[in-house]
Amino acid sequence: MDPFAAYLGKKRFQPPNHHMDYNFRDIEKKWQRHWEASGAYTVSNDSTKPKYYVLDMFPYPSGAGLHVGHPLGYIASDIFARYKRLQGYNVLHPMGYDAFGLPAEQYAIEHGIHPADSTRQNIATFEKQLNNIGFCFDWSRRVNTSDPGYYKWTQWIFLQLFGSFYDRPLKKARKIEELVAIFTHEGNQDYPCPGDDSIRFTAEDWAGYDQKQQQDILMHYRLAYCGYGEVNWCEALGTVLANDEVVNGVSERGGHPVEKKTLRQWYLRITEYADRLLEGLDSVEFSDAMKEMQTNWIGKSSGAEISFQIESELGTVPSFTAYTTRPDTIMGVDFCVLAPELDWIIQIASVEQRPEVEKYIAYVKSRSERERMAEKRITGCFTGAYAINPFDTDKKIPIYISEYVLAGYGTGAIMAVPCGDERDYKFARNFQIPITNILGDLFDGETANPTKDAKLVNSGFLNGLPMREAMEVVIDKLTGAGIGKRKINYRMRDAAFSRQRYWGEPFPITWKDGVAIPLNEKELPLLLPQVEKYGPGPGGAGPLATIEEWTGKGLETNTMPGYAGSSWYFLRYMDPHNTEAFCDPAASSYWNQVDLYIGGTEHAVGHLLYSRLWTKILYDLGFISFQEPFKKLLNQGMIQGSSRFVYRLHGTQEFISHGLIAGQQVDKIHVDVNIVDGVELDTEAFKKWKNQEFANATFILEDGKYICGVEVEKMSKSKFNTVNPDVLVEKFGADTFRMYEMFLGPVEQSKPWDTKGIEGVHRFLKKLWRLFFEEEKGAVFTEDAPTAAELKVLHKTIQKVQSDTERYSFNTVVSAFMVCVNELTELKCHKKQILAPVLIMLTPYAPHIAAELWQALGEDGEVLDAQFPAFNPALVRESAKNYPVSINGKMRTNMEFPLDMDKQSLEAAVLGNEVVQKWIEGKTIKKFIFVPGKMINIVI
RNA sequence: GCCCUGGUGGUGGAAUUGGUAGACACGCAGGACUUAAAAUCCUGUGAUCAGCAAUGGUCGUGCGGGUUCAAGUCCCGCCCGGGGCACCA
Repeated sequence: MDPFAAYLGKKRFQPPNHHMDYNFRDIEKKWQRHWEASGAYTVSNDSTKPKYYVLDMFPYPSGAGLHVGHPLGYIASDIFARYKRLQGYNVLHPMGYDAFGLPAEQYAIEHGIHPADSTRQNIATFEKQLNNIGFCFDWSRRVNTSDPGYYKWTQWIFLQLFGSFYDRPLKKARKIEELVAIFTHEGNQDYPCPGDDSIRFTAEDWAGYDQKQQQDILMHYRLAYCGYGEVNWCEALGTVLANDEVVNGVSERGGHPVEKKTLRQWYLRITEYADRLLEGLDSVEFSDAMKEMQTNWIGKSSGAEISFQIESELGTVPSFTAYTTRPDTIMGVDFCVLAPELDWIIQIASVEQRPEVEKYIAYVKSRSERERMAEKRITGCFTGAYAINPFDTDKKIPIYISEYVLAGYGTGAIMAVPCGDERDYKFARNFQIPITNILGDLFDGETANPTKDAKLVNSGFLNGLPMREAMEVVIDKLTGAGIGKRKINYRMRDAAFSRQRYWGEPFPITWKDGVAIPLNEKELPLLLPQVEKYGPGPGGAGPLATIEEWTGKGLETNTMPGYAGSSWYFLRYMDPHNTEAFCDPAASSYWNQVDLYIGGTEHAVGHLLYSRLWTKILYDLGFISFQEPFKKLLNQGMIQGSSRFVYRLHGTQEFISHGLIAGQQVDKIHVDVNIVDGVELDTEAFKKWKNQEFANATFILEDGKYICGVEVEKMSKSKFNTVNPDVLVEKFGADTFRMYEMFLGPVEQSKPWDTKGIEGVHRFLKKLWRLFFEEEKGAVFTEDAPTAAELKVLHKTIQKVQSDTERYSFNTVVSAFMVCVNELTELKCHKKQILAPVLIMLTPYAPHIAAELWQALGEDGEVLDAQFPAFNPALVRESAKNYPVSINGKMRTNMEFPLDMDKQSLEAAVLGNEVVQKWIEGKTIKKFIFVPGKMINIVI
């Protein structure tokens, strides 16, 4: 019921006073309209104030709309943006949409709706929902990655990547034309080819190459280049699948078989930037965990490449190269393992082993990389061929293939040392391969020991050497003999940058005689063409391959992946309407780095690494003046869903309460959390739910209630555990909703959503309201001068709100406000001099109620632009401390002492205390510990 | 499997640098106001033992060890949940 109507019904003979009740619906609408009309959130690039840039990871506008998990980070960033504004900063706080992506395309395939249309609709829904919550986004800077005005510049940046190479000596990107000049003068002797280091040529060679040969070589240097890579191919669907669309080797949709297929792909040469991406981590404020994840992803290791001769029946493959981080263990190599997908494996297989090898290769082809790495079982297959240890040519080493060796890492071949590596050890045991002990006493024969501190034995020329020294000896010897070399390796691979899909940026590339030719800048944007069908093209090509007009022009039929547009969007917000450049250098040098970036850890290695890469390249090419995009990163936790279940007695329409299901055969069914109060099912609502699918349900209750089962799962529409923020905003208001999301816990922590506690926050705002207006009396605020006690409450709050906001501890700020209002209520404080600063502090958290009460107090200007109150330590200073007194570390009593009391008299007073006496009676005091301002501990 | 992360009352959480574990809320119980309800307000609320009570004892931060005068916090080992693992975004 409308509170105002209720009020009228009760007090019909008094004139209505809108201020007596906290009428949040009217207040919030009023201020949202006002702020929109006044352009309160429009941000200028031209300001004398210091700048501050607060950014959220922009959302993919899914058809399911916003759920309560989305706004968690947005509320945090909104609070921080508003807080910085109160501190006198010019704050950029934009929002936009990462609008290309697979779901819209899948929806198009299933419903025939063009992705642009469904995306537009989804964005409208998202934006309406976002606006309900009262964010201070500058919507005039909104970006949409699928808008041609935006992707024109994504394509433009791609052309810069295509037209650049990484100069290793200078450690920066340069124009490819400059590389051509180098080749013309001196060949590539100082610029070994990153794509294939066997390519060597002189200036004369280069001059002798034809156009195609030169272009093929340049392709091996470009930062965006074309190559070949394996994808998950599903023949039945005729399409390439993402890893998470493949479950147990079959497609998630339809359960069709999936296998590896090699396709032409675009890549970004991120491996060239591996070292700079690592070094850059020192200059940014990411959590240690985040830095660790990125470091591990890049996976830099140093070791050696070692060439092994092969002895096989056919003898057609003379040797292979293995990468190892432990060249010192070379004499302990008991077998080698190759990646099964290497195409020459079958040539080294013996006649006897060949059928088994073929069977094993087929098995691996059906496995996703994820499955291969997660596999606990040891599988593999002997090839029938042997490798020769380069330092002991009498030692024949069996060559195996196994799925745990991936072709994409290192050379796709490992030398296995079972006494020093656990996985090798288990493999050796499984295939009964004899184990050579090169560790002496440090190997017990039972478990591998990965030590680097052993003195080598059974190691020929290395015997007696400590392992750390042996590494250098082996590398030197390998290099001298020309059968190996020192090698820095990265686990990170070049980033696949093409998708065989429709709903992405088209590549501004045409193909002529196998040569990729970039479009002229003036031809951008290359618009995504209309298609009839969104299904795949022939032979694994994307939908664009089905358009004759497109293929007729020789245009590239792949499109860019989701992370293309999101790798640079933070730059576009700075200058969103520029048609001449992706961002004016004046704008990017004013706004500079994102000062605070908020988003989930699920983007730890993907998006965050790619955008760091793009920023570095744009910096190298002179387009921007900084090389790390995000100065400070705050990871928000995931809001999980708390699912509810009902239990149907199998084969009936009878539902049995959770406490009674033991021993019953039941069907466990997800039920909409919105028709469950806590765990109690609203049985009438249940009968109407899902178009009355359960209209005939009957219930077996416990204590007169139907109790549901509970499980924490990902929040998802299909699990009926989503909670729509609109419903909560309607019921409690945006201010309550904002504060409740923060009150839920630390913003970094994941937690299941529970609506139950929201009323506590709502009560707090009502209680705050009553400091200003009371039901009977109306306005109760006064001009009186505050007392010392009231000032102390205020300044304690200022200190807490400021320090906790600055360390992003928003949940404790909310409770600080609660404590403040509780104490002011206790003190019956209605004084403007206390209340006004409280409103300013509250503005970032609950902007609408703060604005309304600020106006009611008759304060000047907008509370949005007020000045954050200054903390005065003198007003909170204490002269005494109530000390905990412990005996042997156990708290026994409290005693109050002046803070400046000297230790002697304090010790005497403590020892004279009755409770202390009781505990130390008859025992000698070994130690008296006194930490001034903290605690007292007596050791007996 | 590998990498990261979390685990504290019935519930969400607080304890910022090793120093009074459980702030602030929810829920629950009892009470006030009301014809009644809603709203609001007040009191209590980790477990357990003793006591009519005031109060006092013991236990207690996933589990097992350790360091320390003192451990939720530091160290070692383990268990369980969450995220990521390269075409979901």
